[in-house]
Amino acid sequence: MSKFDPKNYENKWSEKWEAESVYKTPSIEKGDDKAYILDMYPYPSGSGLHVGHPRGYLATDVVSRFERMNGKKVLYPMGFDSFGLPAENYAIKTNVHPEESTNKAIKMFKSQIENIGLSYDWDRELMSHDPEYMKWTQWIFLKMYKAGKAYQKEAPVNWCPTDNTVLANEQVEADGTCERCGSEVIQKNMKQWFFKITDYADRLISDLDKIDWPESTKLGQKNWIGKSEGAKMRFKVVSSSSDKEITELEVFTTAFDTVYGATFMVIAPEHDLININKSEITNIDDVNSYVEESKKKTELDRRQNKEKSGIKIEGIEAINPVNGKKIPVFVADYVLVEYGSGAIMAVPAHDERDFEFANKYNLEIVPVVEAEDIKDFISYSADVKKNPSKYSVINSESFNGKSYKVVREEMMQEFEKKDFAERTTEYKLRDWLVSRQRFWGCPIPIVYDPEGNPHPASEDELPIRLPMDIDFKPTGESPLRYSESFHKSAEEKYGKGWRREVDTLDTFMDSSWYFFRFTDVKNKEEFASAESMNKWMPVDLYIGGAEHTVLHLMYARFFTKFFFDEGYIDFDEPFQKLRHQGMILAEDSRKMSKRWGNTIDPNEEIEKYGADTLRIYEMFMAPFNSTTPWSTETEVGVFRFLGKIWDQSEKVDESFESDEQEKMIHKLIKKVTEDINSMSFNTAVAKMMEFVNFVSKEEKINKSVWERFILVIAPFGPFISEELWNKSGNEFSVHKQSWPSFDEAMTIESSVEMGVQINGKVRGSIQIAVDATEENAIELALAEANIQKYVGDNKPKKIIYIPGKILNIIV
RNA sequence: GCCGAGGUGGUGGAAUUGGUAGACACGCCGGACUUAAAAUCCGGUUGGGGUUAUUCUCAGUGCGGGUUCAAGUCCCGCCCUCGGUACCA
Repeated sequence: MSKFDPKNYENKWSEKWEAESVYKTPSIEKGDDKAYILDMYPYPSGSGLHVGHPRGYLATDVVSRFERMNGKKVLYPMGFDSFGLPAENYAIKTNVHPEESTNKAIKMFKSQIENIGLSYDWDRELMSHDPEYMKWTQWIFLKMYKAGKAYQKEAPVNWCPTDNTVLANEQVEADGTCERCGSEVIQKNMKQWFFKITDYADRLISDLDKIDWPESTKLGQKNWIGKSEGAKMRFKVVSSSSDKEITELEVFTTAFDTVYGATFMVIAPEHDLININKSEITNIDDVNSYVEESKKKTELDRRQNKEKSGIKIEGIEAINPVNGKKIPVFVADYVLVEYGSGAIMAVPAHDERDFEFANKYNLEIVPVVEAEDIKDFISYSADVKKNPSKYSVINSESFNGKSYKVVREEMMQEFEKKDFAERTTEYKLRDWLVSRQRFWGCPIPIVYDPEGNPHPASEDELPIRLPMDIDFKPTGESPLRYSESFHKSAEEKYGKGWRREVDTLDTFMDSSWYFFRFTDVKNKEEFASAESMNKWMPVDLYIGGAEHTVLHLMYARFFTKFFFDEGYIDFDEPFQKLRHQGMILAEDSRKMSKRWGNTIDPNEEIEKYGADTLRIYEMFMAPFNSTTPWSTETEVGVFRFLGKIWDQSEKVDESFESDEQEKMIHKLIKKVTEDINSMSFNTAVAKMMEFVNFVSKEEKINKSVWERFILVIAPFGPFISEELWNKSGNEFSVHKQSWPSFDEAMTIESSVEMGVQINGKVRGSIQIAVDATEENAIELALAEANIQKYVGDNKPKKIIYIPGKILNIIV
């Protein structure tokens, strides 16, 4: 018997698969049975792969191999999301050009995943920073611009005044300081490019019904879009001294039926009211210094809602339109300018934030909701909205005594008649800010004329490449501003005084269309031909982390709908089925990170146990979507399992027949088929282990049974299965064989061991036919001494019998 | 804060979706083989109690309540951990 050592065959088969192009994407016709299986393409981090990264790739690889065996045409590509912040930060530190460090990282990354035996078709590899790819990223920007979906406006960025640079949120510490120098980060306004994703808000919600995604992910997107039906209401603002009307303050509220309880108003620090009506505000200096203070807080800080702060605007008052009462107006940073109109009517009796604020500043609290069962605080959104009929109206003049179930409509009609309110829908979703004041991203294809007006770059000059003459030291401007060659090319093309846009595109833009490119990666004329997109897409299985629940997945859906509307494709959702992989933690249960020194390199594991052990262990360790710690100790168990398989191959005998073995293999095929379809790889592997434990106790193994077993493990352990397939005297390659079928009848057991309960407690078990009658079951149960002990002479009061599952006797 | 997910033996996890809780592994304990060790193989392994014993019994799936013949699974209220929170990707 030869000793099990994966080193004896893994390289051999890798080379042969490559030489024979076993995993080449087949050509496809519309209507063919196809499977486009895709991983979220990775950012090629400079620190290389750890064993957590390939978990998702292993799942897609298993499914790809399985679908090929099922006769489907499979597209299974891989590429790199190669623009991004880390390479640029590295460049600032070391002055190594990001292109150089990125190409190096990609090389390392590829060599690591190639060792794992993933069946990607590398002929279709793509990279975001490849000029051939950038060309189409820029082309898509121009399409958006021409379709009126791209526009410029002022928006705040994190700004470090000491380093003179824009910071990513990640670079701002929890206390609002710069991660590099520790100085206080402020919010600074800059003119930036946006995409009108909000135009698609309703479709992005309703089309979720069409796709097979985890419910939590769909819900995440719905909540992110945050559609709410409510009303715009206008409050007059008057001068406190003269009572003269100065302006109107518009608010958005979903709880317009609590307006009688509005005892003050709050505007966001960025609200125009302050600037426009400076002369009326008697404490304008104090107000302005509060506004300055609030610029130091990040948006997350402000929403965190820890300690409420604000300042009363003296000199003006608002008038509640329903009762004419004068109410004070505050500036407070718990109101966000981004949502609604940046101003609220505060109803402290029924909104927790307003309640807290009112208590802090001693403001009037007027309840307008009377409850059946009295609580201290009745939250409008939590209680009244859920059960409007349980609550009735108080302190609201003519509406008093009515139920909240009916009052909403009545109030609205009256308010509309009086012309200070109208129904409207608001979304939390905001337009997508795509400008980045960075170097290592795709240049925005916009040029400015000498007067500073933006124009789309001419399509014939795409791609606009990143220049090499770059200083990465922060200057307070986007790095591209000081590249001479970059602007010179613009002057040559458009005339003297023309300048290029110096901001680059958000890397989410690159990742919003790469899945189209994979269908036709070498196309020089189009981002991908309609024909290849419509044949291969939508993606049949998309795998990536749950951290992409909103941003990436929402942007990708937005682009798809845009292309659909522009007539490029005949589908409008990119990913038909989506699943998330869980994170693999280090053995100390922390995140694997260079910083903690707890990463595990897949190459080292492959060196010790071979690629199949690593693959099968990652599939076996836990449910695919759950976060779980790595354990090299447990991994050894899989190595033993493979060794056991290896040893069994010696016992294969063509002439040996066994009904039991036949039954076992049918059951195994059924279980593994179902488990791959439901992404339950861990239980599939457990079943294979059970099968091997079973045959290891057999004297001999039927050859056909054994060969079907090899086919079953082929998607999981491509190396050992190829070797055993070959040893068994079969032709190359096991990965071109058909998936074995099973006969349902062979998988059904005629009799089962069934629990018997007395009064709901298990007191014994009986071996019984699955379809046995109740009388039969009772008779068998009573034959058990322990059951007899409990039943005795008592007459059963009630009997619950579910054939094959449970017998419960109530005495 | 808000949104989402999750808590089951010493460990990773299983449980046909309301029907015998702990499959499959790891670890540990005992045994075989060996001069010895490694590897391998065999047996045991939720906790407490009783029994020479196949066995019996009580408790048990984060905590507190509830529904049901029956709850890890469903309902209500908590606690804790993790992910996202729009410039990490």
